Amino acid sequence: LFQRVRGYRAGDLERRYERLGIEEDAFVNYGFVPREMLALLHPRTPRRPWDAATMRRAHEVLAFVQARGVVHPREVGEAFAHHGRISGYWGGELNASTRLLEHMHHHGWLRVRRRESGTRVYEAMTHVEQDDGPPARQARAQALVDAIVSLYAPIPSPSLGYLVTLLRYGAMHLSVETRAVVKAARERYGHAMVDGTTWFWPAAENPASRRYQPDEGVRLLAPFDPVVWDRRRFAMLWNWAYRFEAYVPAPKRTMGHYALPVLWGEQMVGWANVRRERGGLVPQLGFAAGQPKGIAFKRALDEELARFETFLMQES
DNA sequence: TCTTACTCAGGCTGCGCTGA
DNA sequence: TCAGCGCAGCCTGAGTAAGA
Repeated sequence: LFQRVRGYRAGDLERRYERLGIEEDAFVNYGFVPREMLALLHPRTPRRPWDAATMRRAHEVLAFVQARGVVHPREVGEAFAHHGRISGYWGGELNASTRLLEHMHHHGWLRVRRRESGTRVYEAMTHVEQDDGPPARQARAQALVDAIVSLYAPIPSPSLGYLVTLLRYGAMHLSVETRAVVKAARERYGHAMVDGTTWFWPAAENPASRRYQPDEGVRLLAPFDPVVWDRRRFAMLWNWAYRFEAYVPAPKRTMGHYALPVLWGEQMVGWANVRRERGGLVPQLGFAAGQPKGIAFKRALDEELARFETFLMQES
């Protein structure tokens, strides 16, 4: 059934996000969580409750944000310099107040209003009180898992399990209910067993439908595109391992600093590193099983690179 | 008891952008 | 010019839970 991957055309993901209720400005501002999804994710229960000192600092920062309306972390850092500095997850040191802002955002005290040069600019957030009865909790859990299945279908059973365990970060308060949804996945979603692995997709969709026929174009995908995000599924479908190596030391890289997966029709044929040099586009391509022969691939690749160049010109 | 499939923490890492 | 900041990750190995 899934020797063929779901057809992927330019615009498919946008339409999928539209179905999930993500607004256009959410793309622009890198904020991918629609309001309806936020209601499912909050109020979050901290895995480890904050100690008294952290709670006091959080309330002080919240009062500061509420008074200002919208704040840049720099302003918070200046106002709360006495919070000091801490070791960052990525190495080096961070302002403790910046880390606190991140935690407050995660727990729903703040939302990202916009970004300035990539840096999050926050404002205070309030949540509508929700029905916390068992049926309502079950419905929210089902909606969360439905969203996962809709975005990543066809999804192998282990990947669904893994994604739902990741929900312990996003919706720990619904961990029991989301686990129950996964256990009953065969009743809720379309499914098939292929080579010993169960695959799921939304019940309302028919993967055999002609609607999912891929076009013959080439697409350079982002390293975290839902089509490639699940590396396990990637290897199962295309029999090679794609890696994102931006954080790998240069001598150890096999694909390049920012390799973009190259999709041609229904086949993931290789990867591309693209950079601009002297106003032109300089692509460096790699192929999992050799460059596809024939004029069709070359023409489709040229068209995609031209689209990419146009996109980059608009960005600059 | 064994196997499988996560689960989690910690160390390491490159590069573009910003502001002084 | 350069240091600091922030970021859409990767990998490993030990621990744990569930099921056969």
